[in-house]
Amino acid sequence: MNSAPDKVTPQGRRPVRVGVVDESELVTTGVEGMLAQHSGRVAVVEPEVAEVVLCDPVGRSLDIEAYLADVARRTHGRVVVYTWRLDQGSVRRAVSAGAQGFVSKAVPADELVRVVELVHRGGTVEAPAPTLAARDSLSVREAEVLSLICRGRSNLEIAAELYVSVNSVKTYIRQIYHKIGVARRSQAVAWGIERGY
Amino acid sequence: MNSAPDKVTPQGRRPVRVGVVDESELVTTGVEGMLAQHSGRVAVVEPEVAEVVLCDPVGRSLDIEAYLADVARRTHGRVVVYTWRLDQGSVRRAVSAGAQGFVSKAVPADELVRVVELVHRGGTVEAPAPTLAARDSLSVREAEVLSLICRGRSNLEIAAELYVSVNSVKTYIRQIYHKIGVARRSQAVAWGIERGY
DNA sequence: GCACTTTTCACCCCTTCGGGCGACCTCTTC
DNA sequence: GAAGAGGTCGCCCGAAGGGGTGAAAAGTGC
Repeated sequence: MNSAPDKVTPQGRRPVRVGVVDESELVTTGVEGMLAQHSGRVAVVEPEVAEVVLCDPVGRSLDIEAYLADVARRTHGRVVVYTWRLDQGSVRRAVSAGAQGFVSKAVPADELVRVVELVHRGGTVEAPAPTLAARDSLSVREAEVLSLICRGRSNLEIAAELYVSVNSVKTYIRQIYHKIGVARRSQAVAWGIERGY
Repeated sequence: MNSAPDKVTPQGRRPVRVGVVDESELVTTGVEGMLAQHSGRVAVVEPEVAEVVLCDPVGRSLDIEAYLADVARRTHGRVVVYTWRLDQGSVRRAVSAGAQGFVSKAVPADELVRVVELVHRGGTVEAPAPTLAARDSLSVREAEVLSLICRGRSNLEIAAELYVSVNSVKTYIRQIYHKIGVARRSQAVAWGIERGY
């Protein structure tokens, strides 16, 4: 990767060293290209010596917690979850598992740099409130229930998790099916996963 | 994007002009960086003047067929599906909808260039035939049933589609659940989609 | 005030699903 | 021939899911 000596910024600050862990060539190359536009503020280095580490724990054979623990073992930087998935549950798990920040792979370069610098300074970044519900014309509650359905929960489990009656859950499910145009749970799961729930 | 004049290769061939459609800055930057390593063979240009167009129809608000029709309207190049998803069904739909090739976003740069050149020359690239059943220790029939479950079919629908009794379908489902370690359909759908069924 | 949305809940009823048990057949391998 | 794998099927039964109807409370906008 980039092994050029660090430039000192006008304020006498060294660029933040950023590492990308376990990513495809497409993503690694993309991050390098994006951060190159801000080479005075950030520099891409090997993950082992990075101050901020970007990784995507979603969709791996290890579960989120185990993967992040593994990353922490291999690196020393502050961990930022850099993922496509906008699923609130996965993000929450990742942050609970020690990640200091979240940033979507869909953001432009300057937002990525902003998050990196913030995390490097010791701040934490929560995921922006997802707009899945608004995007799909579901209420917040409906989106929440759909997310749980996509994770394989039964109605009773969902009711327990949300502290409501199973009758309420059934009501939400009826509403969800009607809004997204499906007839049964398996269709709802397929639909929901396709759309990031 | 890259608007430098085309270089003529030693064989007198102009690089293939490649366009990226509707992608995030991360992917666009990544592709540019990857293809820059092969600048004598390919060049990234605006999609409207590209000879080969990379696009990802998966997970958009438009369905695969409608999205690809839209891309065809906006561009003139041969269409290559460039996606993370290895789902055989989605790929088949995309190819049926007119895409001339498929390539995973996970591949390295030289494979991407190879596919681009092949499609440019008039060839077509199918996704590699997955051996899902063998990979997951399912029988052929079990994998078939799981695939139908992941597409939201009810047991009765699956029975009709495979010309067997619903009792047979239930038997397969019992076996599938036991083998993949799930307790209910929604978990099986999530599991199956995650693994390309 | 009225209409609409969202959240919550009860209840009725029916369908679908899923665990279990048993059975039979074909093919392959030892 | 025996054992195992895979395919097929029936049946029992309870659990889970899903359509429908109705109700109430809170908040918002006209």
